[in-house]
Amino acid sequence: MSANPLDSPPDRRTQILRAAMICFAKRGFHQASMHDISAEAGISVGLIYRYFENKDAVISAMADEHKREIHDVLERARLAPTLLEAFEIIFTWDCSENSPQIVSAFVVDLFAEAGRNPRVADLVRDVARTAMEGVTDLIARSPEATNLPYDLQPREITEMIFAVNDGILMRDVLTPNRTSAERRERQTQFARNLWRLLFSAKPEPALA
Amino acid sequence: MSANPLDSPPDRRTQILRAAMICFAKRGFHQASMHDISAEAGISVGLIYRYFENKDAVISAMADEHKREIHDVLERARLAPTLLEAFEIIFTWDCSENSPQIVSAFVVDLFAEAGRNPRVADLVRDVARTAMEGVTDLIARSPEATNLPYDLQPREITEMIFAVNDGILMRDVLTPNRTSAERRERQTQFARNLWRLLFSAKPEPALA
DNA sequence: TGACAATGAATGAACGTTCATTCATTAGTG
DNA sequence: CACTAATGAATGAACGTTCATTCATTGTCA
Repeated sequence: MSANPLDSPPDRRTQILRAAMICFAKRGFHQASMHDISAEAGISVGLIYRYFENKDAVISAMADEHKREIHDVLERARLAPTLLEAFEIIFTWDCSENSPQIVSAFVVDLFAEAGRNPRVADLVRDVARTAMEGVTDLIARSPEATNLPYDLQPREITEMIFAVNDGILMRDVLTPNRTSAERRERQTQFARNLWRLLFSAKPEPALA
Repeated sequence: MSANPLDSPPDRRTQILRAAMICFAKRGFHQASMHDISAEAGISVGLIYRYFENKDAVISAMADEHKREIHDVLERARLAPTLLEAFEIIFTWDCSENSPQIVSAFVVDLFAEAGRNPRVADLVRDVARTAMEGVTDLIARSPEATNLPYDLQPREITEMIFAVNDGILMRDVLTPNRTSAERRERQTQFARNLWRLLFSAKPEPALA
């Protein structure tokens, strides 16, 4: 019945990672126990060790998945028809319908972990670097960038975007129970405000 | 000989908190053991429990100190002669000469903890709220605010400032070993860039 | 002053608990 | 049967917390 004989355990791994994401977001990396994860996944503790060498490997695998997700977001942003829409995609990537604040909690914890675990730090830094290069490129190529305000470089603009984005994410953990619609609305507003500051700061009066 | 008979134990408490700050920044709240803290402070484990009810109380006390520090920063910013200088103070408050990245690591961990511990969340939210009100007021009263760009409200500007600030802080944990001079320089640059975007974005051509 | 009593800051071994990890065992499948 | 997937009790290390004990300091009295 298995669709893929080459990598035989396709189901269990993602099942475990999904459970781990929930547990980590709820209790943090080091407070979430392997028993918590196994219970959340509906399997036994020992089975986790068939698919992951140890707890750190689970964390690393999740960081890898985070990396893949960020790449996807970047790709979608690249395909957006306008720069403003690209902004909105970047600013709302963590507003999934079915996982309210889980991503924010996880990412903040991931950064906290990066602060003390060099291997995690390398991973996160790598994600950040590629993402920033992507966005810098996105901006440099966009028609809007022909008249950048003042002497701001694309690189500096990218840094500003990521700072705002990370800052929102960090604050997000302070207000749980927000619906994903509310969060999306709020974060879109940030995207629009920053976009206007950056790109519609033209010497001429606005046209609409 | 004691100057203050009301709060008699001033020395040990701060000694423990200082050690705890180092340990928490190095290993995180839940990985740092009470033995680590006692070793760092150069005292015995048991003595900590003479001054703090339990480990959570140590964390809470540090959050309180964080609150006091933020209040101080706000007060200094309020006294700054220009809004730009106020910005620079706010953006570089965590660039202490003797504690390089300790504050960033601690604050990111604090937010991560807030994501799962409601009592910590209340504390951090409270700090954030007062700080934001202070800055909103600061902006509203400043001469620069007479011609705010577009329809941005002081409140929205404050949110932008805090987002950028938190975002920088969050990224900061990814690059350890930066000197405080480097960090100050970098964060000052952010302050200036944001300030220019916000306040020198006049519809007329720039004057200099 | 000197002898003794009282204090409480400080210690660190010990306790109960929790946790990551292992592995002997069982269930399922062809 | 043979083979893999899956279990969960068992293990030992590490943790937060407690508390009996030590001992320098201070107070008391002759």
